[in-house]
Amino acid sequence: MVDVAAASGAVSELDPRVERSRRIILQAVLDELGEVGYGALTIEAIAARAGVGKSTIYRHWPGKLELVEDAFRTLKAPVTVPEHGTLRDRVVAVIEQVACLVEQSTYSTCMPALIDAAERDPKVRDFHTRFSAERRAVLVGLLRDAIETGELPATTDPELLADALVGPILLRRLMLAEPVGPAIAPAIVDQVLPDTAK
Amino acid sequence: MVDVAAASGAVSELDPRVERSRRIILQAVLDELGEVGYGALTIEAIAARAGVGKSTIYRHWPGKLELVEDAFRTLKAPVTVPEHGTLRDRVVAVIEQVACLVEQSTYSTCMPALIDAAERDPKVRDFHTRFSAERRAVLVGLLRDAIETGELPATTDPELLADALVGPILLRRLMLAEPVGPAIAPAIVDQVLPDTAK
DNA sequence: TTTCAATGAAACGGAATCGTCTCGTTCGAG
DNA sequence: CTCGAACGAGACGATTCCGTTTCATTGAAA
Repeated sequence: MVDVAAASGAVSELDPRVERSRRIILQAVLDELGEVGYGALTIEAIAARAGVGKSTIYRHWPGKLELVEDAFRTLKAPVTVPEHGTLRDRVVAVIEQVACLVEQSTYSTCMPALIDAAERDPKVRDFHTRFSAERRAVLVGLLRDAIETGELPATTDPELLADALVGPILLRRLMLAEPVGPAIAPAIVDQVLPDTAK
Repeated sequence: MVDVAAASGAVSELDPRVERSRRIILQAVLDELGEVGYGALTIEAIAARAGVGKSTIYRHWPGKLELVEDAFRTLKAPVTVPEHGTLRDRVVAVIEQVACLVEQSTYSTCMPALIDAAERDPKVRDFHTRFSAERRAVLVGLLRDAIETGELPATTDPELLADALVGPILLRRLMLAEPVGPAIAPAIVDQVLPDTAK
């Protein structure tokens, strides 16, 4: 694959046919991955799903791993902190976003496959770890600020508190197969955030 | 498979060769599953790993799914509550057990594969859900008792608190690929358990 | 309009796995 | 000791997927 765009840094310089193929194929990878998982993922199934020749896939990627990596890179899972509001309100807002993400996004569909793939391939693990850490950093930053302003006790471990806030959502989604709606957010916050912060 | 033991309710009535085969094969399933995951799991690889003919496997199980189900059933992941000690000490002890389980047991090795498989097969999901719920119930029971004795506020949601205590361990193991030793237990408890209970 | 790179379809040989089957051996039960 | 069930080994035809190759078509760009 001669990737002019990567060399010049401008995706738009690509032949539009290439761009279209890439887009369609990567989406098919995510769909297929959510259905069959990483181990059972095949190039042929992806090609069929994308309505594309196998050769087109092999022209652009060396194999399954790189294909999956690229597909993951297209995943968007933005979490943002509201600018205003009390600490509690802002934390609730973040947890709500996480709950929605884990319940109904493309990301959520692929999450179990991603976790499994990360266990077996270091490249996928690196990506998944970074991907997760980005999301966690948003909440950790919010908590860290609150510690500085004194809204949270100085003894607070922001990483651990963030994990305790998000952990229940993952646990219920992955281990208990329970529905996790955004309504769980205030309940978690009330249960976990120190009373002094409410 | 004509399972005399199941019919009579006594495993020991089986031909010892059958018993031995079953044991060896099911262990090989768990080992293989931890290495390659559910999607890439093959009967041939299991047979090779177990040092057994494929025919022996097909004599006892109809296919991969039932085989994996049986293998999971052999998983042991006991979590117990110490009889004595303060609430905090007992909770810490439980969380320590969970941390060890998630870090270094056969269960931990298979956990990502189990999560992935549960996503694709209802039977596996049922098993996994029940398996997880059993473990959670131990901690929930402990917290529920503490609510009744007044050690925890009456407003406590025992399930949610339990999930907040265990969640960080799962999150770090599955999403961040961080090492999770038992040392994390007291930190979690101090961060999450209400101050009134310490 | 002309040119040519990218494409979809399909065929290829090779490898892996499927689930079934046979056969000679092993070993527990009576 | 004898008998028969369970075993391992492996051959089998079928199937799927691999990664490569060919080829006629499409469509972007000059």
